[in-house]
Amino acid sequence: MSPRRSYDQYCSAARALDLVGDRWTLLIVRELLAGPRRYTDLHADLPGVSTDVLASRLKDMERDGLGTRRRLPPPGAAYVYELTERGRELLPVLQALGTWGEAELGQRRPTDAVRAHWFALPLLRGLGQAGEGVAEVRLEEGEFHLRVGAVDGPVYGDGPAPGGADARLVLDAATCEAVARGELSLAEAVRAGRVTVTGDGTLAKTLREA
Amino acid sequence: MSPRRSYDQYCSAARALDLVGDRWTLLIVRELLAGPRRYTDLHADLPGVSTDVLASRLKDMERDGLGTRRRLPPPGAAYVYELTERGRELLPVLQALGTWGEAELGQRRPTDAVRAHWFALPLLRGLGQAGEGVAEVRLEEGEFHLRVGAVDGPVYGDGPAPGGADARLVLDAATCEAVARGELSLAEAVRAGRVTVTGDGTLAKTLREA
DNA sequence: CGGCATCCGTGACGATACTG
DNA sequence: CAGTATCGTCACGGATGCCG
Repeated sequence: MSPRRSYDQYCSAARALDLVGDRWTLLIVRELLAGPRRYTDLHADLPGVSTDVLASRLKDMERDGLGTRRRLPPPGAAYVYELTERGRELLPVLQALGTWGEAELGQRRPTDAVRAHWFALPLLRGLGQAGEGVAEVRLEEGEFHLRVGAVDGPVYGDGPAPGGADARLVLDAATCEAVARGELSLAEAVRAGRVTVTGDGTLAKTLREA
Repeated sequence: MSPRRSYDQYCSAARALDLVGDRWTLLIVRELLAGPRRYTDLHADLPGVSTDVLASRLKDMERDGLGTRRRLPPPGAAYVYELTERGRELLPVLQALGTWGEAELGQRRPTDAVRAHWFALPLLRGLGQAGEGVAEVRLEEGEFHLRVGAVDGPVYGDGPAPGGADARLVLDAATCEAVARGELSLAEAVRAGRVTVTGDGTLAKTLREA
């Protein structure tokens, strides 16, 4: 466990950094925004993190009220980690960081890891303009779903949406990366025919009209 | 200098953390949002940072395009550090962190350092609702000014506003801390008579009416 | 005196190995 | 599968010294 290294400043930003300023913590939050994940899956989607640091961060997050550890009911009785409501409230922080970081993204470097759901946050921003609902996204790297405007529960998740989707988006890697870099808005990409939008929910309609 | 420890992930949030995720970096940005500062002043307002880490971070920030180093014209020819436009664009990140961290602020701990201008960001959020302009704030700990809605240049600074102010706010420590904790909105504090608002600018009028 | 560079002790981090 | 144990390395914090 950590000896609680604090900045000791009466400033809310410094207090926030006391809790989420350690290396890897905010990236673990990004992963857990996708819903409950097992330790091994977290470790696989955070290349470079060592096992002890990951375990330590997860304990810190539990102690600080950002996450919980829960045992799945058998069969497949494994531990899963998930965010608390307080942890999910970090979404705006990750959105702000992600928006600022778009300008730094540039072309994909040979050393860069990629996961399909890392495109969830950028796409979520674009979809937030179009309304609320559940969207399924299919990329070449994989498929995930977005719960646009979700007030409780995970904001996105791997695979198709459990309860069906209001809209379904198909786009290629180049388009996806351009949106993630902020070079292209989602609306522009739809207009240019680089995103195929299907479905008859309000979300799908608004997106096609925009 | 730093060996550029990167997460190596094709994700804009991870890229942002590559640049501003190191310890102290975002707090240095918070300080520099107040405008040009000398090394010694930075060191004084960031208790706990060691001299070499501060110097190293400032170099990193210059290399990464977040800040610049400039020599003041004589007399008093000293170096000052200031943010670039790119660095100032980190304001939303600090706002998001600060907003989330309000809930963690609680009562002031004996070990906590305080500076008057650390209340600038919370007050800036409240004033942003009221409009745009320049506000002077007088606290017991000191005085500073806020450039609400500023598109270029520092968003706040120590001391009175150089070019005069549209509004002038006087409030006590308890009120100020309650606003910083998010327990009390600035509008509520004004309504409760806990903030004295003077001045005849639009900002002052809107604030008194709210 | 302001602005660092250097040295040093401690702790955080990253990689690998190992265990219930 | 889900971590714990071990270890080398590096980053951090504190103190001191140098140099304009």
